[in-house]
Amino acid sequence: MSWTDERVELLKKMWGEGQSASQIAKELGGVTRNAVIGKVHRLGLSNRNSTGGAKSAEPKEKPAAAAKPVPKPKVQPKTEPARPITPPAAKSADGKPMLPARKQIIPAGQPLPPQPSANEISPEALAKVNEIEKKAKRLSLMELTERTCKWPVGDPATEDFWFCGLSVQQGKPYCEAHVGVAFQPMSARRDRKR
DNA sequence: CCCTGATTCGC
DNA sequence: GCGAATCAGG
Repeated sequence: MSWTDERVELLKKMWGEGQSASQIAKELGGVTRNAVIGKVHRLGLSNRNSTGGAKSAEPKEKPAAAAKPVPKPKVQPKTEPARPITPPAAKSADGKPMLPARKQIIPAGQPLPPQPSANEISPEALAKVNEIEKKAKRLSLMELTERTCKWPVGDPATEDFWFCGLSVQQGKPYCEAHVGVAFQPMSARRDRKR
């Protein structure tokens, strides 16, 4: 494959959108992320700045520490600035699927008060979840990848919040156990006559 | 371990 | 110009 105008244009577009080199490579096909990165550099858009074409040569290293800028506005109250509450949504590789904003099912803790939707999950699956949660990697949002289970555990507003992080099942966003509770067969949830 | 971009250098 | 190999970082 060669860098045709079209391909270069797509490259520019995607890079501009903040897509990663590997994602761009995947989209283009026939090239590796290295090829993409190499091209990006040759095109001179490695550093997304001025559209005017002015190339800012990076000194790369500060010459010396002669002057003391000290541009410190000096403002840092000790109070926490209200948490943004990280959404459970995780980045999707090709920016397509995206999790359907699953509210808070989180059958995480052991002795959880019966939740309206959570109690429809099969006991077996629940037990399984409780089991693996002990083995969870407990990843932070930033540590998640396409291959780590994105099942959230705990309250995002607290420190006690993490993602399962185990290896996901092929194609799914969760590990085997969490897939079990996340994707219930229609037939399986046909009960609760009570 | 997975990933990211940056750089080098033979082609 | 190209991109695999390598590097440096998360």
